[in-house]
Amino acid sequence: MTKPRSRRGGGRPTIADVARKAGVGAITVSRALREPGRVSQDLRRQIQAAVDELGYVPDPNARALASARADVFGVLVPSLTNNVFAEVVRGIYDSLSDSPFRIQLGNTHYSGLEEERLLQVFAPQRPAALIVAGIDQTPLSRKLLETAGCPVVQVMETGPDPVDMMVGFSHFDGGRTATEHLIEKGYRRIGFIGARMDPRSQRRLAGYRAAMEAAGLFDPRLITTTPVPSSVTLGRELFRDALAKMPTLDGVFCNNDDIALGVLFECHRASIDVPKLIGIVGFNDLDMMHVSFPSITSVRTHRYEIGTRSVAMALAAIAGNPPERRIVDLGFELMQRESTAR
Amino acid sequence: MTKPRSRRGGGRPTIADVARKAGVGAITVSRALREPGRVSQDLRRQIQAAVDELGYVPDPNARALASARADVFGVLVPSLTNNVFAEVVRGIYDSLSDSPFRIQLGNTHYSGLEEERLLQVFAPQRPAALIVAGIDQTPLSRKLLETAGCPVVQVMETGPDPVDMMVGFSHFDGGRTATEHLIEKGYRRIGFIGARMDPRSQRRLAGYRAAMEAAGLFDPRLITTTPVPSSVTLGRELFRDALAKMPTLDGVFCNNDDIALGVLFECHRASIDVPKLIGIVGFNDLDMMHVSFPSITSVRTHRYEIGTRSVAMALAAIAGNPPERRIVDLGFELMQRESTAR
DNA sequence: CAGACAAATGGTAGCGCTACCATGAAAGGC
DNA sequence: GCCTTTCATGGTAGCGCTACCATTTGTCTG
Repeated sequence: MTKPRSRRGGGRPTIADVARKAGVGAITVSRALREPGRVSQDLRRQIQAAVDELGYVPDPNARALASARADVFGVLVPSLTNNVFAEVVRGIYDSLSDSPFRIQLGNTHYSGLEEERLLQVFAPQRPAALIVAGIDQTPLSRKLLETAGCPVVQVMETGPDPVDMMVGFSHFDGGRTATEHLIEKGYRRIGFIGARMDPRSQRRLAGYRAAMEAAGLFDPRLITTTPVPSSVTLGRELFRDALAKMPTLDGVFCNNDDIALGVLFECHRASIDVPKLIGIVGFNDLDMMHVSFPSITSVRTHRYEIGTRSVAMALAAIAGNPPERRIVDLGFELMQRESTAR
Repeated sequence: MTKPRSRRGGGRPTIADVARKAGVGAITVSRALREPGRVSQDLRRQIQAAVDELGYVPDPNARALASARADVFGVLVPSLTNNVFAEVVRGIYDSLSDSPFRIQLGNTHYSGLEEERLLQVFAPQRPAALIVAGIDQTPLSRKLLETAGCPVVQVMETGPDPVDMMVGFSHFDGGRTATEHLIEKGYRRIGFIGARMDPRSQRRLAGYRAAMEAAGLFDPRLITTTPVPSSVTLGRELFRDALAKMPTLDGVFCNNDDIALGVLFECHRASIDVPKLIGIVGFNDLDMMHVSFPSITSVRTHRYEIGTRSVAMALAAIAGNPPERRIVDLGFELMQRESTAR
């Protein structure tokens, strides 16, 4: 004599309960919720009333199973704590907060293998879209993306061969622009300091090198890098290494702002005048760069916009309107500040 | 004559395909995957072979629907970019990366209403556990947590009345300890500077006030706060405001490290000697605090551990071994540095 | 006004998996 | 030796929803 419906789970109302209460078929309730335009206004109102009264919320799992399509955006980033990716992710969340889509976030830890593993976990869920950081997927990852059967957006960088869509900017150009700025300002022995040399860092380094070579200033001993994850502490240490190796150093292009801040602090500590003796350029333009003393020149990137834009493109593609430009370059801006103003 | 199975979705292998190939019943495959101990070794091997050959991956949606329980951890944090929460989330991700559990991350934007909304989205998914930041849930949120039917861990803070479990520390004590340190060092006109005065900030402020009152030093004009989100820029501005209001200020307890850094930069800019004229204490102890010049005294909190510990507790509860201590206080450490060394 | 066609609604049959119960075989108790 | 208890396995019946197709009604053609 127990209610048949309560066999498992709780007694949460189902679509059938709503249908009964509204005096319609279950499928009509389903339609009223998903494609209101296809249900007459009268029924729509009745159904809405029943939904409200019962507090009905569709079960996303049942929906995904029946429609072979989950309302999920899969998002893969290499780090959760790196401010750069956190901003991108924030843009994605904000853009999706009013939509029916949920987000499945994966942390690849800068590992191609981990990315493959996560993609293999995400794919079976038949996500509505996939957003992945970077353009250097392994062959398997690339294949998984291509066969995922949903819009795919590669973010952070632009490159020649998108899986589907791309939103980002050229790290090579960013690195070159930063370096050219130092050269223009009269710095000559310009070092490159970088940690966690991921593919984007490598391309910024390549941009640095191109600028230095074009000016006839390149010297491999000016480059100081490490695979260790980036931090302000590390910036300080690498700068000390660089200076020990190359005492005539008069400028540094830092792979990111954490490093740049570490360099600045070390200059303070060692009483090295910035920008007189050493010019400093960072990358990303975190909030603190314009507040520090001296303020630090940096390459501003549009991280939040990368997130919002990638969602907009994916949403358009889902709606059947794939954007005509599959590659969106959001560019960057060189923010000139006191650290290079001599 | 089309294959009946390919009506919708793709032709991904199902449990029935594996069962057929291994020559066993579907339910045995299901068991072999979830409770290997209950299947004989022979069948287990056959099934594993079939799984590998077909590349079978269970459909999490079907599993969730059938078992009325999703392998999902719901995680609610007020911000994705605030390093503090990013570290907690990283701890959660790292702890769960080798488990079958996925993570559903929600951003409440420091809003109780948004938290309610997200909880109403999460609950229908019947998550395996819920981890929420803070202890100041609205009555509705609290009820949703209590009736979620899964382990719940409130993180970041400790308090008297957990919904289920708690991992954090006392922000009141943290604020008091920081302030007492400044008093001990001989600072007297000690200001409090805080942005985005969320409940945790409020409690740090209360700790500050308790310490100041105990020393007979309290003056409400020493307090400078704003509801605006915290940033280094804001730290600088608030410090200028505080100084304008109270020129005799000789110390500041900053609600967090961003603010503290802004204060330090402004001191540099205005040639105010730290720690001689002004003592600075931050909160959270970000990496940069020990690198800055002068290095900044801060209250170290164990953010990553809060994440890993909360997962460990939830996992134990899921396994049927709820921890005996439902409230875990991870404490904090005062890191004394140059900014208060006079 | 018949015929064609669209719009609105409903019934049926799964989606892929697991809870529940049943079955048969092996193992143990007296 | 019979009966109970375990263990290993399988069959059936859904979980809550939507794709597909059928049905009904109203609306437009000529």
